Amino acid sequence: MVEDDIFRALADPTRRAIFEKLAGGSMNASALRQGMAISQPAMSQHLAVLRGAGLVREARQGRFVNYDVDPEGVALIAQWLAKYRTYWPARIDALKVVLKEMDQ
Amino acid sequence: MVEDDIFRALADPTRRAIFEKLAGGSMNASALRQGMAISQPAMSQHLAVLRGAGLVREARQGRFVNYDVDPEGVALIAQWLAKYRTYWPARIDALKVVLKEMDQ
DNA sequence: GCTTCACATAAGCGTGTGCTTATCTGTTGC
DNA sequence: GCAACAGATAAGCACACGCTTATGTGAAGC
Repeated sequence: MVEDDIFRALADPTRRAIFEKLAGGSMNASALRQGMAISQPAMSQHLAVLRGAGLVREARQGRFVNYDVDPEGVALIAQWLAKYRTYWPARIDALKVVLKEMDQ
Repeated sequence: MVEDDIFRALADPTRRAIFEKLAGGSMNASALRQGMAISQPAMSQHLAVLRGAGLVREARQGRFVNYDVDPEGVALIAQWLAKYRTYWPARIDALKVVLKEMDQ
């Protein structure tokens, strides 16, 4: 199951932090490690999980490997969440703003 | 971390199935078990996890306990996802439909 | 060609997770 | 009160997960 890989990947806080960092711009594994108190193999393993879930893409550039957010993965979460849109409470203001920004 | 509980809860396929079933209408634990090949304690434990994550609410009704989707939890996922909306690819048709439905 | 560097993979280990069976709690209806 | 029922909790177990250290792979640069 695709959603299985996605949610399992996001269940780990370190992986969500990596994903969030990548959302700010593509980066290689070493750059991602900056200020993250994580070993090189651990980072490599986390990136492999994120990649397996389709949340992240890789692109070899010489001896560096550049990673960036895979829009397909994000879209899959959006599609899953869309099934439950009837339950989004209108009273949450922040969400209203988000909805407006989504409309374009 | 709130998102930690949410994504950890959704990482399990059985729990996602329960959540999806509840999205179709509130139900008690026994009704949820119908056609799910899951023991009574397992269901109880799964519901406890979903409740702990804020994805599901419970309401005692006599000796039954009625469960339903908690809109707050769904909203939290929406808010988390909103951070990555710049990565949603426009070329995915299904998503376009979803976006239109969101706009109201 | 050999060292250096970026990253991946392997193996091992402690901990968390999801299941089971057994038992407890609380409510209904006689 | 007590039997029947809905559900929660406890204890135990197999397995997955995330980390570590050690080693492998491939490109860069002299």
